[in-house]
Amino acid sequence: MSQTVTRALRILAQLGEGERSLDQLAEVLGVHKTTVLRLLQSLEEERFVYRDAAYRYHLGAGLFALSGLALEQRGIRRIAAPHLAELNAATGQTVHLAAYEGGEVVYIDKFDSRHPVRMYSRIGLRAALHSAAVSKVLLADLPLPERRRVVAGIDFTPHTERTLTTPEALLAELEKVGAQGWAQDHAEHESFINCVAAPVRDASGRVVAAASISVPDVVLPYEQVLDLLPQLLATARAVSADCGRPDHR
Amino acid sequence: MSQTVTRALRILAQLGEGERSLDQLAEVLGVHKTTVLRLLQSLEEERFVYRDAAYRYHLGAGLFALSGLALEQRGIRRIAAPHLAELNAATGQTVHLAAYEGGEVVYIDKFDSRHPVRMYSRIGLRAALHSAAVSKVLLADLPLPERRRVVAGIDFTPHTERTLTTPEALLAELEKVGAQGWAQDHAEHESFINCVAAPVRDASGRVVAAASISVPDVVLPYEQVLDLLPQLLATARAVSADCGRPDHR
DNA sequence: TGCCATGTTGCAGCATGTGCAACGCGGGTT
DNA sequence: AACCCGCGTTGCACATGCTGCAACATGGCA
Repeated sequence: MSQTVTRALRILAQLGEGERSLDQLAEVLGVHKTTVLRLLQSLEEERFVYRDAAYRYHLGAGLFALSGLALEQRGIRRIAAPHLAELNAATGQTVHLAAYEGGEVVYIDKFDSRHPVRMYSRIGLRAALHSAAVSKVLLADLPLPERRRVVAGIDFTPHTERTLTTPEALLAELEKVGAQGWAQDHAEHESFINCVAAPVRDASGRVVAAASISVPDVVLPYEQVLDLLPQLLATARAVSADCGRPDHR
Repeated sequence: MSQTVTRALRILAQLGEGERSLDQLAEVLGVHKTTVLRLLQSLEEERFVYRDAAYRYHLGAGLFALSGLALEQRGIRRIAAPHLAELNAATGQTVHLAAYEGGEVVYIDKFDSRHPVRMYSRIGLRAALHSAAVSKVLLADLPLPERRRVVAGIDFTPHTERTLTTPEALLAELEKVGAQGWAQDHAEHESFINCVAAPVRDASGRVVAAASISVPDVVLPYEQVLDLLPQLLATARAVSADCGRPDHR
């Protein structure tokens, strides 16, 4: 493990919270400012950071460019986008796309319910493994050994009074989700939000992503969110078809 | 300058072109695979990369998350988004938002003309300093010494037969742009694309960003692109107003 | 004009990154 | 089924290059 790289990434994390001066960064990292300066010079050269006229460091455009490339590489994202946009337009609700990646579930796209303003806010963030509907869909498809391993590693912090709090309860829920072909989050993560999620499968039948609809209960009560399920399943099926999945059920 | 960090960033750049194995990365970087492994371990810890079940490395979600933070930090982006979306909807054309950053001009947002599919492709990329309309707008507002310095450093590669190819020609053009309050790119970067751009100013009157409309001439001939100018200027003025600029012309 | 805060440079010491070689492991082949 | 081969991982010794110090620029402010 590289101390130097770790420090450089900590710098980026700091800048993610706002602009910083050289001295500020040196203090936070607990190293000499000379050290920080040289790390920053390397980061600046690749445009991961830049500094303004006032010598304040900011995250730079190289980061955006790389992130854009990374998102484009997720073929599923491009394939799913038109279908998710349609679902978003038809229901007016927030639509997410999530993928399983190295023991975590990560949001890789979002279509907000409101104006055409694009929200990057949640893309890249982790979904809670024991409460998010997308997580249930993705975990349910893992081979049993890995599923057990991942579940065993979960921190079952309760977010609401409905949050599942034991590995056993989650494993049972995952069985059910796998069997019925969709998942819900009935106020398990946020007390005022309900979600439904459905799997996207590739030609081999493996689940490669999960699509979900999230609705605050002030907009629609729980039962009416379930009414959106057919549209969600149709969307997920359409995306799966575009991924080469044969159209059986 | 840190060799280690530079290598780590080169790894990320490689992964930006597609998934890579450990050996592939070692060969490209010209270092021992042990070295690459440890850099990757640090990157993986911060979720900048992850590796799939086949031990292939990919860019990871930590990158998306950081990029999202970085874009949100550009307050101008959030302020401009609704106005640009409106312009995009009204004209049906591609709309860009660009900012000046450390001697470069970078696209920080894009609203594509076509389907609701979102294109990240150009966000984060550099605009050509001597041909893009947004560059002209942003450079025109720089203090003269810095403007001269930046212009002197430009590589005047001609992209089309209309590209400006000398510092003198560009400086003259920038004077004109500054005076008239908008810029055009009349097939100077791509022979079949015309653009117009307008400045966004903050309360102090400094140009903080540039908005532009780009149109392939198969969609609209040059003259009709100029017809879009009033709408563009109105949009830029509205964004400026939201940035606190007093509403004088 | 002089002071203070902040970024930059030269240098010596040694921590840390590096490459080598040996090992483990899984997939494909005969 | 046994073997081999390719690829990722580990332990270790060496020296590279990272680190922190101290002295030096620079620019803003009183």
